Amino acid sequence: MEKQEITIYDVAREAQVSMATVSRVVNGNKNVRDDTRNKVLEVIKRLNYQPNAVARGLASKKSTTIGLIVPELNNLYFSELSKGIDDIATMYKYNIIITSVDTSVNREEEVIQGLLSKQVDGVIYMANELSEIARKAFERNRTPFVLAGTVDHDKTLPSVNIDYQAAIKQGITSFLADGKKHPALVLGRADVEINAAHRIKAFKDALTDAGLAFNDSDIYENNFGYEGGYQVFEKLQANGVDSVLVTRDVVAAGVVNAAFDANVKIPEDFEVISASNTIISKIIRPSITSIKQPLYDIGAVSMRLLTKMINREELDEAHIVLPFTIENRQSTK
Amino acid sequence: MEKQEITIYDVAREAQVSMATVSRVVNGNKNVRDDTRNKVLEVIKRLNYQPNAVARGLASKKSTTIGLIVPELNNLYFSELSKGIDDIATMYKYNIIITSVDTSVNREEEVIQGLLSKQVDGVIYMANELSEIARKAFERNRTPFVLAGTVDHDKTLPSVNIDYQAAIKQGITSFLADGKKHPALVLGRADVEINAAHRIKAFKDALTDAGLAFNDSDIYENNFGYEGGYQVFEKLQANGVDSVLVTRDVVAAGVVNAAFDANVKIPEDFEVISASNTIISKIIRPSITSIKQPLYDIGAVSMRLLTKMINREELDEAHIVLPFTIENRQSTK
DNA sequence: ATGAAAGCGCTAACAA
DNA sequence: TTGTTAGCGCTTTCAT
Repeated sequence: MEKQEITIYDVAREAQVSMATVSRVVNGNKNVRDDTRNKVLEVIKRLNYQPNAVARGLASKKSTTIGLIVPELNNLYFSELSKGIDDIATMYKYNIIITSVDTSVNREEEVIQGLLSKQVDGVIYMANELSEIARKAFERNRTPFVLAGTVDHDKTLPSVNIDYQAAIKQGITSFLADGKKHPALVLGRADVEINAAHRIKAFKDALTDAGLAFNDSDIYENNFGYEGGYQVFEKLQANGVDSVLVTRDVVAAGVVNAAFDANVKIPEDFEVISASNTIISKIIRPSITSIKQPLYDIGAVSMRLLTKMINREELDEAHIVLPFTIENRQSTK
Repeated sequence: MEKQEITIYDVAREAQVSMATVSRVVNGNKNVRDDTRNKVLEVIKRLNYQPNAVARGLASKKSTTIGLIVPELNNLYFSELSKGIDDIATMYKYNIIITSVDTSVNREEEVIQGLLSKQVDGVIYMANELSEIARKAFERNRTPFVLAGTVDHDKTLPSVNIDYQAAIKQGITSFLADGKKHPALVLGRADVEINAAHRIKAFKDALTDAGLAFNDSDIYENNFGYEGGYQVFEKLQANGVDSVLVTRDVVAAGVVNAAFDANVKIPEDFEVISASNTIISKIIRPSITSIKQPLYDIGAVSMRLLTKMINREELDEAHIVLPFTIENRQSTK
């Protein structure tokens, strides 16, 4: 499959210089006389020469490519993050190899090795939580890694985040301030560590601070997207819950629609806060108050951090915490 | 930056065979004695050898990587398509370099050249319409290309689509069947060719078939997402429009919410159909009847088509048209 | 079935 | 400032 036709050698011959000189011109090396440079540039243009990035990568041991690991491709949360990454990557001339690991956790090891075999200059990992498999794979390697919007319990790897615990606590506290008596938390799976160690803890703390008792039954699990959210509302209502913080937007949308269909007044009788602030929370009626994470910024800052690591620059801080706000909408007072 | 440590040479030495033999083993070449193979395999495992994909790419002129060009990263329409592509790509062991061209059209040429310089084995291009810049870049090259969910007016490049004209026509016809008298069309920009040549034509055809007159003023332009949709509703109402087909989901959501806020009854007094069928059309109340494109399938079939082209297999058909349906929801009768 | 050796297209010492 | 010359790690004839 002859893709590349014109090589650096052709240019060198045509311009009557050595390959090295052509290489210098292409790479913007200063040590080239102006007229030599112009001559080479002219030939490059005339021959429509495009350097072969693979050959360059082999020789220089730099691929100007980074790997991006996401749990799902079709999720607005991660695509907003990706956009921040992409913009900065473009600015620094990096390409992005994107890989999803949604099908099964077992593929994580394979995906990371695949990325490394492609000699990526760095990797950004996005998920809710860093898996053990990923942590080990990362620790075995010198390739720079950063976690974007991902909780790392050991805080050993560089990361960019918001303070998720504070955000959840603030949400629950606002329910209480609105006079609600019985808040609940709807999560993906309660047994994964990020939930157990962070979200549930924050929920508990908020209750404790308000002098309320924490009850295990106020944690609801849900893995089923919009439909799941719709269904969980019935349980919520049966248990006398009057306010709920939902981690995923689409699930929150299900809850809101179910409340609407059940003629439950939002926010008077029932309040909802979601943790994602994608366009869904804005569009639905009543619109959903959300924890507004600076997703784009998390992505952008992560990528910038990665470029610094790739260039072996000094890092001021390897664990960056960005500020969040709560965007008030119709689902709370 | 020493990333790769163990090379094929190390394995060869350790296993007391030649590099060629190791290469054969790694590539599943049959011409290796079983015990030799086992010996090599053992060393590979012991040394934890990972072939360098860049070196392999240079030598074999295959990168097992494909390029993906999308207009925006944070758009559910394209991310659903991407998912289909990703699943098949994974199946065939291809990595995906994803590049967005949303910032400016001028970057298209550069993006395509960048992908080619990385020696991608093929490219999938997704957008509403193939730009002239892209067409020319593609035609200059032997690298296989396929268009996914993208209209190509000349039909020279391989593509996977639905019949967009038929879909729009069917939507408009259903308005008429519901007794609506004054349908309209809300597009991105009316002057881009895909709209002028395809969508507007389909709209016109549907009216003509029903014996109605076509009026230029029934085509509305909109580039502003949800807010834009919200605003356009006022104009729609002022002009006596009683049914509208909107190409983008979020825009349709704006229209529906504006109608709701204006106390206009949907679908009794006003009908809406969107052309995307993302989760937004399902979640909003009233939920929006949508043209249901098999997005995942379009992506998957595109990728499969690309693998065939890369392997120089015979193609039954290079212009694949997949079936669509109309998903009826609350915004139509 | 195995090995030797010539590249793939480029970068980066090192010389000049 | 420019050229010469080794590689980078692998695949792939061509011998044997």
